[in-house]
Amino acid sequence: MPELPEVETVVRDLRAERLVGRTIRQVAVHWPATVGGGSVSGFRGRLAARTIRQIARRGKYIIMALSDGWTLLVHLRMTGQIRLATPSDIREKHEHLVLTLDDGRQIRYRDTRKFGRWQLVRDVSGHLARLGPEPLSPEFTVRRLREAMSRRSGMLKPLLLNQRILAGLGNIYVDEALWEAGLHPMRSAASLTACDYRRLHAAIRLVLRRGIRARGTTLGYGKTNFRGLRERAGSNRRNLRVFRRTGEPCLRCGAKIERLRVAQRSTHVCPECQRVREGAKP
DNA sequence: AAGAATGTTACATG
DNA sequence: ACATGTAACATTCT
Repeated sequence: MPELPEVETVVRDLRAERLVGRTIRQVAVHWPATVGGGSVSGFRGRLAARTIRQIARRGKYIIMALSDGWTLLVHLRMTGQIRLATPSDIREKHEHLVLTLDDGRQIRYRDTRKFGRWQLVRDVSGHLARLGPEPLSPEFTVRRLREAMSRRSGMLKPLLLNQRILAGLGNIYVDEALWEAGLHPMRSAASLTACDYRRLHAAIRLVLRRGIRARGTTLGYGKTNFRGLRERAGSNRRNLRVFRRTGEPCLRCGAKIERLRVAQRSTHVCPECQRVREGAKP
């Protein structure tokens, strides 16, 4: 579910709720596999009585720095959701982890598919070292994008989904960025011109910024859909130009949007604006 | 009712 | 080393 804009939305929500400075009083783990790395008891022992010093994001990870120097790394994977509650609220289905804070509030983690992970680590940078640059940081330049991609022979989409090349893009925003840039997802990275890289760079930043401004993409009404801390849906769906618009007219040229399978993922393209071979200049 | 689903990783094969 | 594919994780939604 959550890609960079959705994770950023959760992090901003957590900060806005003034969770920095709160101390964790109690830790309940209802699905042990949610805890990554060490043992569940070690995890509970390390978290209890710690104060949250800082909340940040890197790629699709939520980073919570704790008072004893350890850091809580949270990855929501496909269906992880964080919400705030109080002890009297009933435990919902698929709620796997509950942190009770010193002010009586609770951070609850719900994850239908149980893919998400909460892990305590001593050195964050070591754990995140394999991630590529942050797409919205000043360090992410056209040049860095080109250097990371151009000597690879692979297709654009799998490379953009690879978190080592670039941190934070997922299936939705890759399709959107490639449409914005007028590039076909199956085109080889090696075939791009300098101009293509400039367009791709701008497109990535555009779709991510737009996603954050809309507080993320909520695709439907089911429990597995993205929600912010207070159950609030993101409105970025109405900004989507190709994703899940199969058969609908392209907003640029009117051609019917097509769905393909690339990198085992559902992929959406405009067959006119995004041609595999050269010559596709939107 | 079969297939797909916003993610990542390990393993296999070319 | 790189590219690509499959399976696994577990459940819901269409």
